[in-house]
Amino acid sequence: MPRSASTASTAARAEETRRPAGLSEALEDYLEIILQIAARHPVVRVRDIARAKGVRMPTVTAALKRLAALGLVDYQAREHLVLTPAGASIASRIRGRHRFLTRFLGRMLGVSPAVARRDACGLEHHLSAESLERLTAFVEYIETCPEVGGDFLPRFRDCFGRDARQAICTHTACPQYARQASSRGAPRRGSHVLAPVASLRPGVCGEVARIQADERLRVRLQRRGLVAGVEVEVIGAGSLRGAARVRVDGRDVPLAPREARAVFLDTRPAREARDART
Amino acid sequence: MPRSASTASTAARAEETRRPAGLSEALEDYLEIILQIAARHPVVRVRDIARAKGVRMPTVTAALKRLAALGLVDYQAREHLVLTPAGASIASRIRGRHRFLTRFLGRMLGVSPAVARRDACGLEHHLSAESLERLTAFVEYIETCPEVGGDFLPRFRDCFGRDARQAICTHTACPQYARQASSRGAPRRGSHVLAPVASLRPGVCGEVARIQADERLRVRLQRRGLVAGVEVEVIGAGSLRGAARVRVDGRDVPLAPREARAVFLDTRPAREARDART
DNA sequence: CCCCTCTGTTAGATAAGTCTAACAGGATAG
DNA sequence: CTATCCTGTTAGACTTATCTAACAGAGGGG
Repeated sequence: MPRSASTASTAARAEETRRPAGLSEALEDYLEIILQIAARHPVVRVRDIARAKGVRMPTVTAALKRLAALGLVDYQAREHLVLTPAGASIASRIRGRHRFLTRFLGRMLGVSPAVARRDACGLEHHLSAESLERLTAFVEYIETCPEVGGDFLPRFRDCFGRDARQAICTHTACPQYARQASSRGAPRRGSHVLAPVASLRPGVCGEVARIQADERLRVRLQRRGLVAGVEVEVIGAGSLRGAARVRVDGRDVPLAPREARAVFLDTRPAREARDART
Repeated sequence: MPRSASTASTAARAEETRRPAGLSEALEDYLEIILQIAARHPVVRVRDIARAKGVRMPTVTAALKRLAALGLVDYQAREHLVLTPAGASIASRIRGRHRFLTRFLGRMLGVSPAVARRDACGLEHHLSAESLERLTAFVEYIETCPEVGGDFLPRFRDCFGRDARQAICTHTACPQYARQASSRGAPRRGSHVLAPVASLRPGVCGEVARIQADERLRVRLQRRGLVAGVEVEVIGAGSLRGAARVRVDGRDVPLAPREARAVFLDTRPAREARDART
């Protein structure tokens, strides 16, 4: 969701994002590419920048002029191209984010390499310093957490991996487990008891707290906007036995029986509570 | 980092991202805002869209025309505005991502609410379906992992929280712990032994595997591009005792003694190995 | 009934970021 | 020495996304 009225203009937003005024996503990309080429080649050629970014040469020339105007590269037509200290500093920062995100998505979460790389390209420009710090701390914690003794990630892969369909698993979170022993004891979060949509009657509202499903079902639900954190109101049973209908942001979404059993709500007593945290 | 030459044109990229051709970030924002307003108000007014997005009304009119041309809203000048099923479906998907990311950043990682919301705005357009699926699975796993018995997040907060500076902690990952008992036994990852930059001699290359530091130090390193996943070469000791200099993407980065002790490398035997995974 | 206010439109300007076409300058090959 | 090729520039066009200024319609107050 976009920013609210209080943080209005584009300029204000840029500043807020801690991105030096006037530096767009595209320009950040150029800086990063220049840094990368410079690390491997003695001279940085327009040609190579264009190839790396997938654009034509005149586009690069234009970008270099904008970067020069911002004081981030030393550029004069047909001369050697170098990053200024300011430019190199920004480029390093972006590149670090890129590497970290690629690694997080790929090695940690198990996203396929090509997608991890592509997503990192998009995400790197939008992660604030604060979020990056928290995320790196989180990764650091997981990788060194003594409680799980280094088994954490392998176990995650076992349960939620793509090719580990027949893994034996005792996690309640594991789709296999769920399939075998459907519900021995309702899941909890803190002191709240979570309930699957299938068990709730029309009128109940709540926030989606868990999606206990395998990859395919999870993706199907995500396409319709059903993901943890979303506010939902149960509006009726579906046509089939066990099916349900829920209201999400004003839209009616029908759920098949399997789906209705997979979506767990953290219910609230009141029916009308659509003040909605943004 | 931007895409490589193989996935060249903007059109190709849009398709790849699974974003229907011609639908930009800004337009996705408009769809999301319209959905949100529609869920609360019987009619959706241009005025309100403008306010929510922080732009002027004529900008909204223009955007609505583009959305109408894409078949995502039913729009005729001065008439009621409604999302088409296709538009509502996209809007739901984006909104779900937004909610999930806000929750992940805020509640899970502990990012401050305002920043979490703002980052979610930027990230929501760049997370592929695959990454989202993996990330939600990861969260699901953590929240229900029997090995850590639900203590996982509170413990994370204890060790890496902002205001829990004096928490007693036995995690090797914890900055407090590190400060007290600096290094009893080198950290490992798999069969590799990780080594702090401070202990390495010039010429050694490796990937940053851990940053064992508190928030302030971590942020300071991140500003210079030093974050897990980055390729680094140790190029010398610094001026001070315990300080060091490393080369990151062709840039010389000096490290203070504390910093050199905080950055752990997964070292490789060969010196020149800058084929660099992107 | 006329004027004022609010909502929303049109018109026209600007900036970023891309493209193609055409030109300029240097190296190389005959 | 000239023709050719490669690199990079300039020129001009287009799209997206934004702005301001000015106009249009609808409702209410006097």
